Amino acid sequence: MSIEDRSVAERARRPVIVERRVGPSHCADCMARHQSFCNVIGDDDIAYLNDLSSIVQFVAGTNFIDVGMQADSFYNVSKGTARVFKLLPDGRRQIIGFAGPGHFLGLPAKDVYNFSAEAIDDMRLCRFSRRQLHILMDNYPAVERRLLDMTAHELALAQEQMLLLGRKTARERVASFLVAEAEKYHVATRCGSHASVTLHIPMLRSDMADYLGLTIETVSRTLTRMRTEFLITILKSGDIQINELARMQELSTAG
Amino acid sequence: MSIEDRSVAERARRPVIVERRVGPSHCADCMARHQSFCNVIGDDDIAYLNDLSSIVQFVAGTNFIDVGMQADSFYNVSKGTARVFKLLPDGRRQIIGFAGPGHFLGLPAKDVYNFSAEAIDDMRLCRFSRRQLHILMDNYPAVERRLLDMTAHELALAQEQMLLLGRKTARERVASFLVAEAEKYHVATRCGSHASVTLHIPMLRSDMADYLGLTIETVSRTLTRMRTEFLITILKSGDIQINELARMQELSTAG
DNA sequence: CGTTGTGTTGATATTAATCAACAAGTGTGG
DNA sequence: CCACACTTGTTGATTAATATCAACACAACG
Repeated sequence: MSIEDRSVAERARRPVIVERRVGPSHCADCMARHQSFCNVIGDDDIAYLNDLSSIVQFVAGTNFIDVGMQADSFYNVSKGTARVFKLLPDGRRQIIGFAGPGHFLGLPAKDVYNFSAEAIDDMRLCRFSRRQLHILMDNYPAVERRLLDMTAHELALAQEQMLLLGRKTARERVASFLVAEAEKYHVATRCGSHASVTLHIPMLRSDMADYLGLTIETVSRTLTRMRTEFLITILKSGDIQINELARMQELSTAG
Repeated sequence: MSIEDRSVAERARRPVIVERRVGPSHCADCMARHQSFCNVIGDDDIAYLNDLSSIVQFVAGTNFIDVGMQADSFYNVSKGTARVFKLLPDGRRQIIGFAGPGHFLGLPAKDVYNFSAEAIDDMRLCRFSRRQLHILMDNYPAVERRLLDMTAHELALAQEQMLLLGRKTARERVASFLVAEAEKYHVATRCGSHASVTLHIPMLRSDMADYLGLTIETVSRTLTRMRTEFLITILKSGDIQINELARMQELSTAG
């Protein structure tokens, strides 16, 4: 199957469920997350926030942002993970990031999106229209400051990924990915880095490959080799255990 | 000469000239640029801006930002170009961007820089301390909005570069670079894209290589091939003429 | 002059991509 | 329950793109 066929096939199955909730509690899960921007707003203003936003849900596989679409939705992920990507005319794909709970999505540089986004698993998102977001920023300077911080952080991640894509070997790329996932989901483990860490990787090999600038086969071979070297243990349904995080961190900058 | 030796050698010659000017006119060149954030401030407040910032100059080769340095300077470039880069422990370098006139530099994601910056040619910059920048943002919401826009734009550029580094061929990378340079310095030419465009490329082959995730030799060979195909003309002292911009744009996504 | 920095070109090596086959898991319908 | 298609992941053989190693050309400069 060619690259073109693959993206066409993936685009075929696209049921979309959109749900609007009212009531003052819909930002509860949003609020609980440090990365989100909702929690810079005082408790008293949550009702106001509810008026400005709506909850949307997408089933796994839904392609809810596309290059060239009018960029009038700003999302804050509350459940699930999206692959965010760009395509070349012949179908080559580069995944520029995975947006999980707490991440924002769709801060437009211009008036149309210049990336696409697709739900990897079932997702729930908090949606603001462009107008609503601007109202929110105008009324709550803290929101704007938080958005600036989040965007600057995204930029730093993108720059780290440029180092990976431009200069790291396949082994270093895979190690970097595993370490980054470990840091994302197990912040607490950053201290005791000798312990083993179990990760849930919701993405497919093809996602990892397109994120790391490799092929599926190279990712698979690299993971296999790491398994035979007892660096990782590959568990059921996308779970991977890093046996020694400190060693993996070394590998991420010196293959 | 090994990779390690090269970066050590480059780090050797580092004279630094710092100059502080007073008087109400020092942001004149800054103000004139659309990309800068100074021009969102009313004319009457320029004196105030002068109090908050100072002008610094660095001679070519100066390494004025380093990974791990306390991030208390925010710069706005007014003259010259810097290479902004990250290093791996063994000396491999990835240039994450070139900061020319109008670009900002050093918006910190954290409290220390996670990149380095070096003057390619002689530079003049407008410097704010972290504290000064925050005062400015607090007093002028338009400045904060502008910074958010600029950061989002930087992020979009970084994402485009991730596509380049992860998925494009050497030929596509070089073509993309030339097109991007053409768009940067000759915005007007975007319409009549059949015309030829002459670019001044202040960076060395090693800069281009480290920016595009290639080796010096591959960049050189690719340019040579483009020259023999009459796609470009290589002129004196880093000037390159793109003979047909539209054709080069095609090459940038389909080698 | 020699030295140094930069760029080009050629020969060879190496990494990762490509092409190909197959295994395991899942869901479907008879 | 089984045959079947389909998706995902693994592994092997071969190829192709780019890196590496090496030599040299040329300009700037003391």
